[in-house]
Amino acid sequence: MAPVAAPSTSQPAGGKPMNWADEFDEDVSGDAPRIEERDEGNGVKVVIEYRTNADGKKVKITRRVKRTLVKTKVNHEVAERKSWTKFGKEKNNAPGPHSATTTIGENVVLKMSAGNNKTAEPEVDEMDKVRQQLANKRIVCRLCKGDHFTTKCPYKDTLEAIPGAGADTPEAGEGSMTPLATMDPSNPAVAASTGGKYIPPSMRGGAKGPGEKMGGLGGVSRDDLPTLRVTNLSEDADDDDLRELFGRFGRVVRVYVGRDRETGICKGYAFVSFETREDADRARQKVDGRGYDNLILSCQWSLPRGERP
DNA sequence: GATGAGCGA
Repeated sequence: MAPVAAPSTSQPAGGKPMNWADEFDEDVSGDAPRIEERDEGNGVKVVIEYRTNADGKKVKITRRVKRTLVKTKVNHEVAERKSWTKFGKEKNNAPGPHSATTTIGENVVLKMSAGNNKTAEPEVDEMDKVRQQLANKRIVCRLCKGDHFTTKCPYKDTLEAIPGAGADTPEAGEGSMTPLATMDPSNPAVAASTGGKYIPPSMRGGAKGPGEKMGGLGGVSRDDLPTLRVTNLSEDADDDDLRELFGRFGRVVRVYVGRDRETGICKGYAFVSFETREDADRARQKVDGRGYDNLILSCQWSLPRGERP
């Protein structure tokens, strides 16, 4: 390895090579400035600084600082520190902060906002507007005209399957058939039982979601799967831990770790769904009562919503 | 001790 030349940015007449960082130290490394401070009374402090300037000349800088009386809360620990005897390079200086070496910064308040801060303020108004609009909007079920979303309709499964059973909405009429549907009006699967609404081939014939090959749960609801509820998990357990733990009992189709919405940490329980009830049952028997991460796991069948006691 | 998220009109 060839020796690397020292980084040289400037070469002063003096001869000693220096890098950019040295330039900041230059003033300080010479004669340390001597600073005197005295109180002139009537709220004025005089700061006299004797130092050597860039041209090597000795200068005296006198500053008069008007002290403003500001009532602030005093942190007593901070106040006490100000009286401590100084040490090191500050050894002989007067107690308290020194204007030559200490800058009192302004108190910067950190405001949290998503994205550009400039848009933060108006955003709040926008959100309120949207909320207002939503509040004024009445939700009417397209199927039974009830006061809920269509997906929440108690008659969803029965009414949905019967063409024309739902409320007369514009999209149910012929005028709003999608282009794809009009392209194939002769197809009974398209035109007949769907109320004119196009349904992709993969979704026809009772399928509720995209094909199995597409991944995900393939339209199978989580409540249809043999699912175990695992409790007493440690708070740093994650999906992968559970897949690893349960994977040996069979194909794990879904893992859900209950997490705190704000912090994202595991709330101590999880759901693990298997492909087959047999695998799930074996896993349940083996894992229930088993030690994991110094905790003893409990593993029970998860009851689907509504079937719980 | 503990039973899942958020979309949508």
